[in-house]
Amino acid sequence: MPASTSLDTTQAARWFHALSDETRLEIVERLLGGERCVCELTDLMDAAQSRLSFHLKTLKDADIVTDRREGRWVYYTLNRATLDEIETLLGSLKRTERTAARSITCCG
Amino acid sequence: MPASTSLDTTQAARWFHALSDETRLEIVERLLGGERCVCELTDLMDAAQSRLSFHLKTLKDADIVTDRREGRWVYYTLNRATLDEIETLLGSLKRTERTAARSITCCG
DNA sequence: CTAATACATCAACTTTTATTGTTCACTTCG
DNA sequence: CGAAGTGAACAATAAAAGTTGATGTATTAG
Repeated sequence: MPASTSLDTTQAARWFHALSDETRLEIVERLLGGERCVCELTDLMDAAQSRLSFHLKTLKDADIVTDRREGRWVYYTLNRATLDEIETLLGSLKRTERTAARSITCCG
Repeated sequence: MPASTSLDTTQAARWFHALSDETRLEIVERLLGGERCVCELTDLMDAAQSRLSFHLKTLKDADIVTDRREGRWVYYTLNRATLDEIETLLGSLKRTERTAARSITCCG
C-alpha cells in the first residue's frame, strides 16, 4: 500500500515555492556573499522596499533565510541548514528511482 | 546590465515552481517507483483526470518528467537528468556561502 | 463502422501571489 | 524632544495559477 510516503510534501512545497520566484532567487544570490541588510538589497536590486520586504518574509517563512536586527538595520542571511535539507530531499528523489513499477495492469 | 550572476534564475524558478505544488510532488512520489500511465495516477491519487493532466503538463514543461505514448496510454517518467541539475544548483547555493560581504557601508 | 477508453485542451471560475503606495513602529541623530 | 532613516505591515489592485466540467482527438475493441 503506497499511502504514507517518505516525502513531506507540505514542507517540500513550502521550500520550493519560496524558491520559485525570480526576485527571491536574486535575493538568494545576493546573500551568497554573506549577510545583507534590507537597504543594501534595495539599492543593489533597485526594487521597492515593500516589495523586497514581502519577498524576504516569504523566504523567512520557509526558513530559507534568517534575520537579525542590529540597531536600525535588519540583516538577512541564508540558512545553510535548510539548503542542506532541500539538497538531501532532492537526492532522495533521485535515489529511489529505477525500480520498475509495471506491476499493475494499466487501468484494469 | 541586469546583474549577470552565476545562477540562471529563470530556469531555476521554472524548476522550483514545478515542484512547489503538493499535487505535483505527489505525482513525483508516485513516479519514484518507475513510470506510470495517467490512468494509474488518476486511480492512485483519486484526482480528476483534467487536473492531473494539467499538473503533468506543468512538470513536463519544466523537464521534470518525460512522457511516452504506447497505444492508447501515455506513460510518464521522472527525468533524472533534470533532478541532477537541480541538485547541483542547490549545491552551488550552499558552497558559495560564508564569504563575508560586510564591505559596503550599509545604506551609505 | 461504431462504441468505448485514454488523455489533452478549453472555457469559466476560484484561489493565490505579487506589486504598489501608504501608514506605522522603532531606532538613532541633532 | 522632533526629524530622519530603516523596515514591517496593510489595503487595493493586478496577474498568475489551480480547479472543474465539457469537448475534442487518437486508438483500440467489438
